[in-house]
Amino acid sequence: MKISDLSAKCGLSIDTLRFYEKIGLIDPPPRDAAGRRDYQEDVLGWIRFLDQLNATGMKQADRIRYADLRRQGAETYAERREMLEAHRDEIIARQAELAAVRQLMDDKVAL
Amino acid sequence: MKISDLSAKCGLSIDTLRFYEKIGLIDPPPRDAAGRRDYQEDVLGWIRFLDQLNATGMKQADRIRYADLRRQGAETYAERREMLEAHRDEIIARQAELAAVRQLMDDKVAL
DNA sequence: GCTTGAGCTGGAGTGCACTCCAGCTCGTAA
DNA sequence: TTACGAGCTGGAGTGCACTCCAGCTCAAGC
Repeated sequence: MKISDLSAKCGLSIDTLRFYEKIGLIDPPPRDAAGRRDYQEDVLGWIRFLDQLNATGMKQADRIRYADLRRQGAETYAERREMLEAHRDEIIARQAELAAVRQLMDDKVAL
Repeated sequence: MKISDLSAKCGLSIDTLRFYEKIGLIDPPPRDAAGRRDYQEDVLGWIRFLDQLNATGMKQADRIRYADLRRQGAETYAERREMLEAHRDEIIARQAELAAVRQLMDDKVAL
């Protein structure tokens, strides 16, 4: 899969895909004979997961840390799990905040 | 109330308070004889509301727009209400996303 | 064989939301 | 009366997360 195909499938721009590779969020893919990136299908699942972490407020530095751990393999399961637990706790806190402000919006709109 | 007092009470830094005034989020307060800002208590409620809009993802430009409308008085109720409704809808969408990713976190952590 | 278009690299630029700084004026405490 | 600290202004700097650019190579179609 060429970088333009991946971009179309995952919704990230070509520049962003190369940027994510540069900062270590995505593994450098193999290259074709002309030196162009040639992605495997399975990177899509990983990118979607990154998107979800992003959309729920995980910082770039933490996503990079998570990607590093993942690259190191099975012996980092425990630490990755801790990161996900911490992120889940943040999500829970944000859910509470959203619920409160949504109630406030409802009240203000009902005026 | 001096700017340092307001900062202590609302949690925004002194620099941020002056910055918010410059961009039109906070009305310029009256000044004392020496030219220093002298805030009224009631600005606190407004700042807390701004914080909540911020914490739930409203963009600066929209908060500035809302503050402008508020300054113009009662004839802008309708437009302000529309903004709050739109923001509530965004909050609802983000609640759904948070719920989905939280479920994913729960599943991954349970591994 | 020449043009076109996709992809490549390193590095500069952007937009947002602050945050910090230099150099100034005042008013109160020692 | 001098020293200090709080506050003032305009403008520069910061950190994050991209986004764009110049100038290059390469492969395929006419």
